[in-house]
Amino acid sequence: MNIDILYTHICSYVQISRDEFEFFFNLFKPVYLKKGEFHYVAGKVPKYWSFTLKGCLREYWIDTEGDEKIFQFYEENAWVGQIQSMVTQKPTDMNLQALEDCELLCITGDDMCNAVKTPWIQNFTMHKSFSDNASIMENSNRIKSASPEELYLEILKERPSLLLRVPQHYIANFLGIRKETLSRVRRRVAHL
Amino acid sequence: MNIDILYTHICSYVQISRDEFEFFFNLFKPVYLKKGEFHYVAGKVPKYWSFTLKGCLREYWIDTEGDEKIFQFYEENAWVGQIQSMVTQKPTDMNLQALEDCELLCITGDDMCNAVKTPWIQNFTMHKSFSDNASIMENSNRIKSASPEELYLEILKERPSLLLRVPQHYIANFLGIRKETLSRVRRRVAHL
DNA sequence: GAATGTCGTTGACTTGGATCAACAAATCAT
DNA sequence: ATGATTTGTTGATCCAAGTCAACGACATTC
Repeated sequence: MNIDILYTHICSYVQISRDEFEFFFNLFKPVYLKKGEFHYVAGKVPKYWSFTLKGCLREYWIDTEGDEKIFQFYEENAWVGQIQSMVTQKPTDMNLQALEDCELLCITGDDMCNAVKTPWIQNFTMHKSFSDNASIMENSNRIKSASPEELYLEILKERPSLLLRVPQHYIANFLGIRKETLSRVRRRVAHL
Repeated sequence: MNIDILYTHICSYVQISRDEFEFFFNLFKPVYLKKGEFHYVAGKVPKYWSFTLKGCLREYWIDTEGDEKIFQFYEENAWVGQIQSMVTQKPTDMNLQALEDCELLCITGDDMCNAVKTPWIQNFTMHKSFSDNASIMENSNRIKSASPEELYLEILKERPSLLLRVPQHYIANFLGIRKETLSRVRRRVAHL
């Protein structure tokens, strides 16, 4: 059941009883997205902070040349949302699009702001935010220093499932390289 | 006075009275660093979370080839520290070095963990963490897409003071380009 | 099932930034 | 002051990845 999945996930951050959790869970409502649909778009304040139950999404922004730049992919059991944008009510510059039919659990910004008054939820939010911070930093560092080949090997090792469900040109875009380059890297790597 | 500087800074995140603040302030102790000294080093858990009163520091890690990669510069009124590392007690992989004689206000991990039980401090920490998150993301995005010239113009616009106090080869390193390239970019830009 | 679009591969060519090397200028140490 | 180290500039060369273009394999749709 959905409630079990989310409960298990949250328990990896904080220790809470099932009862305490239930109140939080009831603030979420399911949202279904068809392949290609958007959950939020640049220029607006996203309505929800969401947990991915099923499916795969890409989050991207449009750079000054008008090109799409993929910032992140989200698969099952990932949190996705622009918290900063929701808290400050400033529009985000990210777009979130379903790459497959998706099932999300969503909580509104208002509900989340209230929920955060509960100590364990605030605790969870803080810890999650710290760990997000660390992982974004690590990611940003990697991209700054690695070659296309290293980037590909990294993603192959860390997120093999992505390569099976996401079109290659999106992967290339995410890594900041051309699809042709990724194709050549893959051939080279396969021939070793 | 130092207490005013920090109070003003904190008020930009949360509304609190001077009295409430004083308890928090008393948890901090001043630390002085000479140019070249380290505040924390890779492989250990940093002792403090710190606020920069005076001076300029660089935070860098060593990549797989053994090269230094500068992650961030910190000037006056900046927070610096590896919260995630302090919370989890896992060693950081960052080094923080003073580029000038520095004066910091420091709070230990334990004191901070306790302080966070105070609602307004937790509130402050969370908001700060959200906004850090957003700015690291933005930074990471920029580096992913911009040319050396764009990167230089960006930093010239956003952090002009850095260019006056930090050696150019550090700036180049931070931008992920060679010092020779930065030198040429500067010449080109100056001749426009 | 023909037509259209998406996706990945390959080849030829170009280019921006890295690399290597030498040197000038500024700063530091004693 | 003077020698040593750090810092910044410039030139010559090289190469990895971008660009452009063509094509084949699938999927999708009408």
